[in-house]
Amino acid sequence: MNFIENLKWRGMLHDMMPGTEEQLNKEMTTAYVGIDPTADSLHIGHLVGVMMLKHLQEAGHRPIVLIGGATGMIGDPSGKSLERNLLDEEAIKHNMACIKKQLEKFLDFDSDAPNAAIMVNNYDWMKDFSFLSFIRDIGKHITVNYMMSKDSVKKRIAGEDREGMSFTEFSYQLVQGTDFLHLYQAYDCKLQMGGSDQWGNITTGSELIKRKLGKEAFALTCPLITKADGGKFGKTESGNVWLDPEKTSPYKFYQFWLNCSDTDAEKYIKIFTLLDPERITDLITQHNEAPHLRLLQKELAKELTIRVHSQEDYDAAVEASTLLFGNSTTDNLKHVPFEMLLSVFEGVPQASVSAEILKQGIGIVDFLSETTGFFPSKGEVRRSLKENAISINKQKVDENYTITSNDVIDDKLILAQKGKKNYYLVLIG
RNA sequence: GGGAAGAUACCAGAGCGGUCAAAUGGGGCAGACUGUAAAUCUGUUGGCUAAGCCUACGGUGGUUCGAAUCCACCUCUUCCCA
Repeated sequence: MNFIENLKWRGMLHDMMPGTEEQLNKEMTTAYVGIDPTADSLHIGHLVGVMMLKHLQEAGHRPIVLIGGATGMIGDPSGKSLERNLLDEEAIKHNMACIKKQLEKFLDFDSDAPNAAIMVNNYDWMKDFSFLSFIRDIGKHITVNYMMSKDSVKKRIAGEDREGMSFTEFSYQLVQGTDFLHLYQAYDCKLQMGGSDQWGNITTGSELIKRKLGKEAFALTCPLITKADGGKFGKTESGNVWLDPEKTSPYKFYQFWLNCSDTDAEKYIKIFTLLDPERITDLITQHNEAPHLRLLQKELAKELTIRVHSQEDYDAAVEASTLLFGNSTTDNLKHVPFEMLLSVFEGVPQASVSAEILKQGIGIVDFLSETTGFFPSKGEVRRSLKENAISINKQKVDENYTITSNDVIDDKLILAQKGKKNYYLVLIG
């Protein structure tokens, strides 16, 4: 299966320019995907582009990751555009270094192979470009008519709301096109890939290369990733799902994939894992026979957690998940190492209570409201208790329960819980 | 500029001067069921020292034994006509 067939099978091919497949079959081809360095970590939305590059490299071609140090300052009008913050050089360098580390888990940058991945920053060549030389060397080759015909532009000036767009945003496609031109000249890069919303910007690049150099350069896009329920992919209530374990703990990362709906999981496992088609087809069949086992989700979560984080992080996440969601008891809880509990419950509300108070014992209502501040009012605690929603160390309790030293696990903590998913951690100190 | 209607809890939206912490729907939270899903059913959704009390129906005053409800003024919103 070649690169294009592979993408097709995985549902990652939205559109490509005629001749793209021929070019890829002809020779080792260099292709790039652009990433905005807006943060010092990638999030899973970036992963689609990264996986395209991964498959590309697997197929023997050479991937380039272009960090949009310059373009990130402008703001792409495709889709909605908020004013971008201008990032200074230092911040971009820092972000680049962090992002590269994450990319290394997917792409091979260091080997001596001819198709080792390359990372570049368009700020390096854009920063010295003077406005005059830009409009003379680049602007001369593209007509405004051509630029106006792009969807991203048309929508803004002729669409329902007619927001209008600044000249800066209008120029965006030219700047991105300049990147393509530069990479073509510097690295013989003949293909640009991206999400389907990038089609217009990418083709401006090939157009520029054709007019200026008389050479052919190609475009390939993948569909935008969606969720079956129409929500935005990669977002949770708490925001983006990051690859950086500091921003999104491995446990939460694992949980994100595990919680995918069935239809999404089937789609995502093709896009985000390298499992071969036979294996995936097999998994899908099994999953349909016994959907409650959620094989797809588990496999998906496993593949990604191990790749992005590590085997140990994966093991810990699985263990934590069974602890939290399985029918675990107080005894199970006591066997888990303290450090691990802390990492599992990273991000849940915490409070510390002195051992003195517990020696005397304290009523559950006061404990959960006044003492720890987990609940804003006592009325709410009482209500939850009536609903049988409160557990201490995995054991349901009622209104008359008194917290004492006996409830402390490992001399260090008490685990309180409202319902199934809301945890509160009390540290003793 | 002239006229009309309105402002109630997270949102929408009821509310004879006492029995209104305020109907109903949505949303939220929890329980059951389940696959850590969806759907469904049930409970709950101002605070407290809890059969009691306190604070709340745009703001400020007033009438009254008693006001979300009546009156005056103010602020804001919406609609209609110029």
